[in-house]
Amino acid sequence: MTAQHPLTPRRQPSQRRSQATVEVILTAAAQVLDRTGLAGFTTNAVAERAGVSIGSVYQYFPNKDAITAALIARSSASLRTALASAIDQATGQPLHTGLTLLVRAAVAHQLARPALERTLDQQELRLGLAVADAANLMLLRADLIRFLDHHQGTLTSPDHASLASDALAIARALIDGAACRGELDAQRLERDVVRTLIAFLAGPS
Amino acid sequence: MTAQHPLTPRRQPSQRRSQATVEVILTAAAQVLDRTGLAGFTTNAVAERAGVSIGSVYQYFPNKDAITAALIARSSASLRTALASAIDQATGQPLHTGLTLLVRAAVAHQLARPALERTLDQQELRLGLAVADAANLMLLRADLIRFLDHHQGTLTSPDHASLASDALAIARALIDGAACRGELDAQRLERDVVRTLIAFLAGPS
DNA sequence: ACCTGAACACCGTTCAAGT
DNA sequence: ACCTGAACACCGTTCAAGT
Repeated sequence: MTAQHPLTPRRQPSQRRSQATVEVILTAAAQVLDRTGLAGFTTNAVAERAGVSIGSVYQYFPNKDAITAALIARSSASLRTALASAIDQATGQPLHTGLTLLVRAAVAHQLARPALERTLDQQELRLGLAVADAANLMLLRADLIRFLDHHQGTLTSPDHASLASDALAIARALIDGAACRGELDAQRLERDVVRTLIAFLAGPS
Repeated sequence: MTAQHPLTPRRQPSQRRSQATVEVILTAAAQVLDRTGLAGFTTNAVAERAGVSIGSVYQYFPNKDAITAALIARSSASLRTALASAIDQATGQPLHTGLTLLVRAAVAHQLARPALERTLDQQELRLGLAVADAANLMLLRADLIRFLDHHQGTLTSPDHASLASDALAIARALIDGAACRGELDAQRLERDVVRTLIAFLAGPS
């Protein structure tokens, strides 16, 4: 009942022109959401900024939430890419060093566009989280589990799947909390999150 | 610019009749938000359910967010009461036992009306968290710090203020996450949260 | 195949008028 | 002092008409 409309794009843009239209709509949406926040994030504002008519927006997105979901999917994919590459670098490193690389990537992603990312995190909750983004989250979790597997001995639990889920939840809570409070000091945030995660994953130093 | 309107009530209801009106509006608001979610949470729906005209609602609340803020303040106050009484019981108990009492109270509060509480948590983020609710959060944090003070020796850090903040963030993340996934098993959730917090606060068992 | 924009339904908010 | 409800501005969404 809540969702009579799907959040997936209405039509696959088959021609090059329409692919560009979708591109321009999403770029405009990210800008509007980043600069004006949720209050100014209006389908008409997005259409205007994109330089297309409101009808064109609805040709590719069944509703406003679908635009938001697409932004979430993009952000999530880019975070996953960054984390995957950080995990490559981190493999073979000691836990603290490796974790620092991962957290650094996550913090950098969040602080690149703090307002936008925070809003997207909220909307992801509102839309039910597991919507367009479940696949990416699973991949991300799988990456993290493999990373934890390399540190078998130092961890407080052999259940790396649970550790990974909880660690993700903890990191998100701390990073979102900092972003919410307007704390934009990346190094400080990185240090705090790493300290907390180490405490959770490996016990006291 | 974002908030030209305050979120505080527009007028203190001075007479008994108007106090009852405010009461009936807030009760109606909680019911509408719990049953229909954010989508059906309409000022007109609240007024109708409350049996007053829309004008009466705006006599006491400057805008819709002010109604939400009042619901958040109520929920937060009731959680704080429950936690304060749990801390009374928990004082003198070993960390694990005491923490279980605290987490039990928090979980019970959340699962009493899962949909409503989850929505309020989200809205609290959206409204900037520190709005109407900062005082209660500070009191709650202070309670928790005092509780941690009794377990000086077993904790991983002497900075109980930071431990309390992070522990709150972690507990909220895990409880909200479970509520979000529809996991309504209170005992299981309680056990998981306690396990995670113990790991964070006191290191591995 | 893609785009346009007037039109419709609905929601937040106000305010002149009532008791 | 408190309440009412029509009215206004604005937003999400649709759809007939265009190229």
